[in-house]
Formats: sequence, C-alpha cells, structure tokens
Amino acid sequence: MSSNFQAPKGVNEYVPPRSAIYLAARDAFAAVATRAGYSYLELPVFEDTALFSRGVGESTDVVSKEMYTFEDRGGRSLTLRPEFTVGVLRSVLQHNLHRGELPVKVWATGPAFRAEQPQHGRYRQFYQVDLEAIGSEDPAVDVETIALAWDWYRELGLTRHSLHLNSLGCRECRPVYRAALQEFLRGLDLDEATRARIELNPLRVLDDKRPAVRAQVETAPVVTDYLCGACKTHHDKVRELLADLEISWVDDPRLVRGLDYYTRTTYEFDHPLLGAQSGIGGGGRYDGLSEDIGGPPLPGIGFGLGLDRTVLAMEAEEAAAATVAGVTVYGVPLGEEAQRRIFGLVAALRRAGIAADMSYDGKKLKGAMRGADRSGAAYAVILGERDIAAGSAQVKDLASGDQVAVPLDEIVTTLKERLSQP
RNA sequence: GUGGGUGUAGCUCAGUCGGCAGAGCACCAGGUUGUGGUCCUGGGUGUCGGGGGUUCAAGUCCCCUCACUCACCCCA
Repeated sequence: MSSNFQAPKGVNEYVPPRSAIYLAARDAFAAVATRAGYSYLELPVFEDTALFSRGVGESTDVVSKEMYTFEDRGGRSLTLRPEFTVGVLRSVLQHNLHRGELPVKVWATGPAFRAEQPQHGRYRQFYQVDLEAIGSEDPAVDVETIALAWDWYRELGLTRHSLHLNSLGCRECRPVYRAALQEFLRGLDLDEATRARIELNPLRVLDDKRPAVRAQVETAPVVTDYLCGACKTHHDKVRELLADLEISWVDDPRLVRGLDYYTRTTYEFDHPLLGAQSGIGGGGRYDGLSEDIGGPPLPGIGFGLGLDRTVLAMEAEEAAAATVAGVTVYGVPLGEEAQRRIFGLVAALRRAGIAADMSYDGKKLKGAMRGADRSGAAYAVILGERDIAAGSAQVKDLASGDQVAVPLDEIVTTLKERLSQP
C-alpha cells in the first residue's frame, strides 16, 4: 500500500495500459452511433430523485434499494443516475427536441451508479453507452438499435455474444398476462420474498436463477401467447427485419428486464465467458415512459450497453486491441542547452501534427535512449554540445539504427517528409 | 443484503511444523566519457491489506476490520 487512501468500495477504475481498451470501445461506439444519425447528448450525472422513482418504477430493486440518494444544500433530493434512459428522455422533453422531426435520435455515455454488492463485472460506479430513438413506433427503429449494438460488438472483435429477444406487450395486453401469471405463481411452493414479488412484479419471478424456482416456472404461461394483435404484428415485424440483417437471436419468452418502463420489444445481450454477470447490454421499447414522467404520449426505444462488461468480454475473447499510446518521434537532449532546444523542437513537431515526446530530468544518454525505445517512436532526435556547435541534430531511425545529421531548422520538415513515405 | 474463497515486491505467485521475507518478469545502476532494443554484472525496491491478541518468537495461530473475488440476489 502506497497511500492510506484507496478508491471507494466497488468502483471500477481504468488505468494504463487497460484504459486504452476502454477508450477504444467508447470511441468505436461514437462512430457507430454517429454514422447512423444519432447526435450526442451530455447529461447531468444526478437528477431529481422523483424522476427515477417515477420513471424506473418504485417496485424495482434499482429504485427501492440501490440508488445513491442525497439531499443538496437547498434541501432538494437528488440521485446519482442508476441508468440513462429516463435522464435522456427528460432532457429531450425539457429542450423540446420532440417538437422537431421524429424520431429524435441521441446517444450518451458516462458513469452510472448503483449501491450493489460488488463483484467481477458489477460495480457501484459503472460505465455505459446509451442510445435512444424517441418518437417512433416503427419496428424498423427497434431493429436499428439492435443492429447498432450488434455491429459495435462485432467491430470490437466479439464473436461469442448472443441476443435474447422478447415482447412484453403493451398497456392493453400486458395486464391480462400479468393476471394470468400471478394466478399461476400463487399456486407454487415459493419462499416469502418470492411470494411478495408475485404481487409486486410477477414477471421478475420468471427471471429467478435458482433451480428450484426454475423448475416450477417451467410451465408458466408465456407473455408471447397473450400479445394483442398490434403487439403481435409488431413483434413479428421485428423478427422479420432482424432476419433480413442476418442477426441471429433466440426467442426468450421469459426474458424480463428489471426496469418497469419496458413495453413490447425487449432484448438483452449475453456473453458466455463472464460468469454470473453475463448480461453485457440490454434495451427495449418504453412507449409509456414519457407520460409516466409527465410528458406527452411519445413512444421510444433504446438500450444501455455496459462498457465494463464489454471490456471484460473483449479481454476474455482476447479481442482487446493492442492499442498502445505511443509517439512517433522522441527527443534525446544531452545537457541544459540541448534540453531547451529539444523542448522547443518537440513542441514544434506536435504543432506540425507529429506525435512527439522527450526525455526529462537530465537523463544520461543511455537512459534517454531507453526511453526512446520504450516510447515506440520510429525516430529519435539526439542533440548534444557537438551537434549544437555544428548547427544540426542526429536523427536516428530506431528500427534500422541508421543515423544522419540534419540541420536544426530542417528537422520538422525532414521528419514530416520521411513519415509521409510508406 | 446473504453465504463461501482470497489478500506476501510494480505484476504473477511460492513461503513446510510458528524460527533471518523469496522466485520469475518488471524496474534501477553499471559494463559502454555521445547511442536503445540483445547480452553480462550488481541491486529487493516490502505497512506480508489494516488493527488487536496468544507466544521467547507470528506472513504462518485467534479475534475484529477493510478490499477483492465466487454464488445467490440484481443487472450493465
């Protein structure tokens, strides 16, 4: 231990060299979203507590026991966002983006917070990329979001993830199913907590992983048998379009998500190499959410994908790109005057768009050259008393070992020229 | 929140019955007064997670605590 302080329990930090994987994944998502016409949204990390309790739902675990809630100095109750979707919708409504052309297509990224027992892949501060299409009921939009997530995973080199798909129905047909399910569940032999869940959030019982519960719900009624005509048509269209895009999925009528706002299309991405925390992302339609938080009727669909678990999946599949932050040119000064000139030269190289670094602290030649080697640079620029007297510096090709003297005022152009050649 | 496992050098880990804190890699210095990567030589860089207890003696045994981790739960 090098300090008395350590990061708070359950937070996940990205430090070099691993942070490069995180950054590459996030940047790749920005590209995927942007080329599909999604605009960036930067949101507050905390919101009015009531936004989450109304949006996500009082009956969810997320709201009832996992929120970081605090009172600010003005006595307002605020909560660190436990997810993105409601905040995105709140912002879209607040800024009247839905008054323009629909759907409103936006994406966001950053940390989210839930006070859970930490585990590998489950953190109290975790990171997501989020994407939402608001204001359209078209099943093509449902599939567009799925396809973008899918393409992102593929672009990152993942091959083993799977897509699970379900439809949860709408406010017409879901209550009918819910009642049927409750009736079935009440007849089972279950523990007290689970019995309570039957009344509060019966669909979640289907998600129980315990073998004893699993076996009993085997014969439970499934939601897809209860879909109304409109929901069924929608769901069939989604599956048809998915097939068109050659995305494979498994129909999972037991797929339930832990947030109350989902309607119709619901999906989840899993990765087999992550143990219990196998859900790497999920999303779905939330056609009633706008009204739940006091907005106009406005359908929507979107997803949140876990950056932490995606990075873990990349590492598990050994797909993590070996992106090492490196420079192209490395300055090696010998002596004070040389250090001053190299410092200026490195700045000039950077201004010319060439990635450059240098040796500090008056390191001896050997140590400075070692630094050049480790920097990954293609060229070292070595400058000592003799070179200054001659008005030139030594430009060394670190791969071949060849070294030539170049006049000081021609170094930037010389290197630029050399680097532009293949 | 519940139940189990682990915590020793920067990293991966060994440490027997309680008896001088170790290995590999990494790192640093030198071999080379102005030339890296290879090679050779030398160097342990440590709050044995933290606190307390037992003991002549604790990395090792006991208690508490913190963190990580596995499963439940939850979900990203």
